[in-house]
Amino acid sequence: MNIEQFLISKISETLTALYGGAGEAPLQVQKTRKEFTGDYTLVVFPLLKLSRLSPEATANAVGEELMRRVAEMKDFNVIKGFLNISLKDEFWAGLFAMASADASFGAGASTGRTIMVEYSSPNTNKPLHLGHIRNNLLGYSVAEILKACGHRVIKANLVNDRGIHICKSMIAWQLFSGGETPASSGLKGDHLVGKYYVEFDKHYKAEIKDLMAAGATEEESKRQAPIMLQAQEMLRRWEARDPEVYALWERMNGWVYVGFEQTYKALGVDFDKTSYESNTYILGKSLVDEGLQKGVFHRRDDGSVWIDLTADGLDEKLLLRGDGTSVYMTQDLGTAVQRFGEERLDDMIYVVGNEQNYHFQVLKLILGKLGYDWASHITHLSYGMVELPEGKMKSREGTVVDADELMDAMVETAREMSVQTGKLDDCSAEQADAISAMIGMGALKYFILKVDPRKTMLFDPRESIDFNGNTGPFIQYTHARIRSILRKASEAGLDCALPSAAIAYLPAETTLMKQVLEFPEAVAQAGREFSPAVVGAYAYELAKSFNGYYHDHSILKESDPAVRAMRLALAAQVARVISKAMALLGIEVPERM
RNA sequence: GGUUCCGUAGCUCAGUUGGAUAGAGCAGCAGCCUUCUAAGCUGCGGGUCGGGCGUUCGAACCGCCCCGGAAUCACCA
Repeated sequence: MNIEQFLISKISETLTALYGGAGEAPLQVQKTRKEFTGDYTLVVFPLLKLSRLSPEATANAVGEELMRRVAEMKDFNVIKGFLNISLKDEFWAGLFAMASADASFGAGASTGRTIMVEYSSPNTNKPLHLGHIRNNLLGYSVAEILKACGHRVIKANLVNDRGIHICKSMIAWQLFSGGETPASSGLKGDHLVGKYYVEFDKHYKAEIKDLMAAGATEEESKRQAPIMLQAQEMLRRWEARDPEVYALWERMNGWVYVGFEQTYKALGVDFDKTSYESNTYILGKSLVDEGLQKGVFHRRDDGSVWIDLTADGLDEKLLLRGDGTSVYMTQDLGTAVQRFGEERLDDMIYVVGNEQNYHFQVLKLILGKLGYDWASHITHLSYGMVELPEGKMKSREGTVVDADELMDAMVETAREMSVQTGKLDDCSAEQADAISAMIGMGALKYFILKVDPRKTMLFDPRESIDFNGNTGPFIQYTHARIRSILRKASEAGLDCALPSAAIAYLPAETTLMKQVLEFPEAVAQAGREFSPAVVGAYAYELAKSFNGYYHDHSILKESDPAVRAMRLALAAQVARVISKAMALLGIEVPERM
């Protein structure tokens, strides 16, 4: 039973008893702000018409009557038009004991809903960079949060493995590599292919420059640059399944997949279903016929098919080229129809950057016009770009922050810090490696995920990422300290249990219990908003509270065995919840650090 | 120009059904390790919540108009 709802019903009864009705406006009960005393606050301004008294008098009258009716209430205070209600410590302790015994952390029963979260969806012509990191971390975390909310979740990755951009790196490799392979040069496969993608661009630009020097216009030059023509020819041969081109394509994509696998592993993300656009790009053509029949689409004289969205404030959109080949939108429509059908999805979430807002707006609109009522169950989780101090990252200009390099640097920094503090001196090399990886990745992941997904965020590689303050390592550290206490308690054979009889709690202890109890609601909110940042903020607040408590009160040195046992149980539960919250962000927490 | 999004402390960011004196972290300054891990704790300074008008008991939040920034508006994906 939700405490707020419980209070609202009690207040409603009280108002009826006092004034003969509860008024038509819904009662406003919220958590009391930190700087005031109380657990929940009733805003009484909207009740003045009912009571025909001053705000203070109304609040006092309601407070007194509530005290008579609600056994769980400790007391109340009134400040201006705010009635602050405090509940008894035993009440909170009772709820806390129940929560501690609940291995599911308050997660409700299965909702029966199936939700697909598509994320990552990389191109196979270059390695992953910082922008992909945000995508991957968000997708993974949102999926984990939705699972914790009781949904069945399918994590999907749709690899963009075909198209002109893939042919660009292929043709450049053919022309300039001298047969270089990951095995021959030791370069990670995705980086090797990316190198030739950059190489293509270099030659392409040079050729344009030459053509323009010879008198051609810029547009002509771009169209006629020999290397571009070669890439286009390669795409045609690929679509015709030319064995030679196909073999090269398979070979180079194979290198990339080995590289991606390594990056995904380091990132700690995974997928239930990986599919490839080379298999799905044909989908959607039957939808074009369907749309034409329904009169939603129309065909132009050149044979191309369009939809007119000007009535919806948008433009005309192409769905099929004059030569009968499909475009991005056509494929996505087909893929959506297939997924909702085959997987029996209730919801579909696309984790894709906000540069594609228009695309998804159109996608939903078209599916709705075609009569698919599940179109409204598509969510584009549109996240903001990651910018550098110099501005936007650009692959071709070498201003990207490479994912592999960044992760290595983070872990290395974590290791240096451990060496500096000497905290891992008595660890084995393997343990030290594992802990450094946890901390470095924890810092990176928390840094990315604590920001509201839809906002553009700034990443400054020079200042790197902090390990102090509102950071992943701060929260991990809190966990490690608790685990250390629990180890010592266990070695000393101390009890770790909540009291069966009444016990005096410190304010900091009740506060911690209340915070722990808020975890399920934080997860639920994160699920509603598709925002890991909500879970991050929750974990930080909890860790911060515990650190203050830890500083002021000793657990192991407490002389009263019952109090000590309670404190150990409290600390253990805080550690459990921290660990669970961080897991929802894809962050591991160490036993020591 | 159309559409969508953003603008909160020097910097990075919180702040939702409209509520109390707008919060953290970093950076700066000043303290705290014979006491469970100082990656910690405590204190200080720092704000026209981009601007204006409106709605009302009450606006960072809602509405309208400006200013500034981003993305997008391809027979690319």
